[in-house]
Amino acid sequence: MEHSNFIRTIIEDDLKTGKHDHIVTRFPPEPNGFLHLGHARSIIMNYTLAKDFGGTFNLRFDDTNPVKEDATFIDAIQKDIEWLGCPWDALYFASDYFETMYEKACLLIQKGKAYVDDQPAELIKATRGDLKTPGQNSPYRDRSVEENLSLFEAMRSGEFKDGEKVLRAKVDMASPNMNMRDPVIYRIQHAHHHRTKDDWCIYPMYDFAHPLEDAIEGITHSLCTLEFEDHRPIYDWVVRECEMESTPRQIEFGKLKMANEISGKRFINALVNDGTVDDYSDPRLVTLSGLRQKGVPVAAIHRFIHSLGLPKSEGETSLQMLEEEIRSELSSSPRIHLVKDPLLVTITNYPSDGELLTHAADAEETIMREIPFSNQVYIERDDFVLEKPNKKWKRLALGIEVRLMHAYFIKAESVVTDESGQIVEIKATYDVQTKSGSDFNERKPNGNIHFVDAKRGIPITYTEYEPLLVENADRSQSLESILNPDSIKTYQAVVEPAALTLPGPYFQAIRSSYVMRDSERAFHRVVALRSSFKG
RNA sequence: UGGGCUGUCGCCAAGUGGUUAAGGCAUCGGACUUUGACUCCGACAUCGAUGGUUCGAAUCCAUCCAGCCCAGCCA
Repeated sequence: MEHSNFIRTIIEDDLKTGKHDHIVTRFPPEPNGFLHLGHARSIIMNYTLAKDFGGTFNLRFDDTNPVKEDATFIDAIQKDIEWLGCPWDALYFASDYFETMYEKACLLIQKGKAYVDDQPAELIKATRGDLKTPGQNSPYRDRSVEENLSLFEAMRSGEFKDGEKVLRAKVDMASPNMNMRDPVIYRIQHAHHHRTKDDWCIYPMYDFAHPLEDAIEGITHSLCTLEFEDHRPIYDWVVRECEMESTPRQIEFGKLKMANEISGKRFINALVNDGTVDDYSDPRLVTLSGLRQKGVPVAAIHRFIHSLGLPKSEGETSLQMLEEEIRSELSSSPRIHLVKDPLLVTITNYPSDGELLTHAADAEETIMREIPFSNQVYIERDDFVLEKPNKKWKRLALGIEVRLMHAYFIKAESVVTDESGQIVEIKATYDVQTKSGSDFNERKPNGNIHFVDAKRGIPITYTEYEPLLVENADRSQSLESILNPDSIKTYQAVVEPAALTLPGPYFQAIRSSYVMRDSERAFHRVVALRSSFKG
């Protein structure tokens, strides 16, 4: 269900009052990392907010820092956004605006609103003051326009080394808002840029670049996260002082944080380095590529994001909410029998070589499949105990009769154990008149369990992904102490033959999980079925 | 402690002076069931605290408390 949200209200208002007649939003990633669920909120919200009002949605790479960015992320990010189903109307690069930004910086200088500072970084830091004490003006703050202009030009033409000079906005060194204390707006970096190559050796800082990028593109509502609230005054200052025609409005919303998940770049890097995960696409991560790998349907992500709305508060959302959307998205998948931890059952009184039972894989009975059955079948090891423990136990036990779904009632008579005492086989008997569909109702089985024919079942590897972190992990502890050592479980499982031929890739493994077929011999769990079974 | 924010059920989250304080997740009952699934019923908060304004406040005011963000030539 879609929540109303304050940004939607603002947009509706702006349309109503005529402030805007066309909405333009954007998603402005820096190409320096992979997208995760948190970004999905921004992407989906920017996208829907624009589309719901017939507006435009841009993708803009905020590539203003060549030393931290890499072209390899450009493709990956685009792929993720495409996968998310949020096609952009236009693709831009902040670096395409470098010339305009340079001109705007010159304009600031001409207006006496920016100056070249010769102080080294440490001195700038030292004179910025702190949270409680105002900063001190730079001795270079009152250079003449001419001197600033020629110095800035010299910066551009490469006459200085990295860090030798910066261009600063002249705002207010005594502002209680640190962002207003003459922020650096251009720094010297003799670095190769992935798009502009070696054309530039000065690069604009975020506080200067971002508002200009928005204004240049005619962004009407510039959405960002809460930590930029403090930057809004400088954002507005830049748009105003640079005399931009278009005046975008920055609006901040709360970040989406998932409880007990890892999405921080540093954390993920640590996991990659220690070999816990292969890369950012690991299905156990909430990166978009990880979720894609895991088989999470995009529609589930959209519904999840919309169900959360766009609040200003920041909490930790439980993954269960996403999982519930995944289940509901996958609910109509064809059903199959998958036994992940097989235990052999020999039906001692079953006479023939076997038979084929027919049963629908879906509720509408439009997808029929044949289920082989014979005197040897596999059931889930968990579905058997020697002695029925209590009334609630709805599975197999010695002397207890259950229905093998779509087949017959069987009763466990005895077990065969190996030298270590482990049960390796159950001897059972079946009752021919209890055949599924026969309307037999003289007695009720103790439960219904699934099975796979031992001879014609298909051996597969079945993988289950568990959380990477232990429950209620204390983030202040070392990573290795809070890592779940068993976050990936692989089983030598068996599925009914139809699981290979039915339309996929999603199935509901009855009584277990929604699974995805990766290949003829490999399946993995997307999400577990809900279960009220205790114990 | 300067500035900027946030605080509604275990977790999300509506609500903007008059509602029995939505809904989802989770939990607990129960019905149904050839999936302990699905579905369906039912249970589950007085709104961070304290004062005040008002006939009436989660919604307005004051004070206090708690949490988050800001001192990169990162974004």
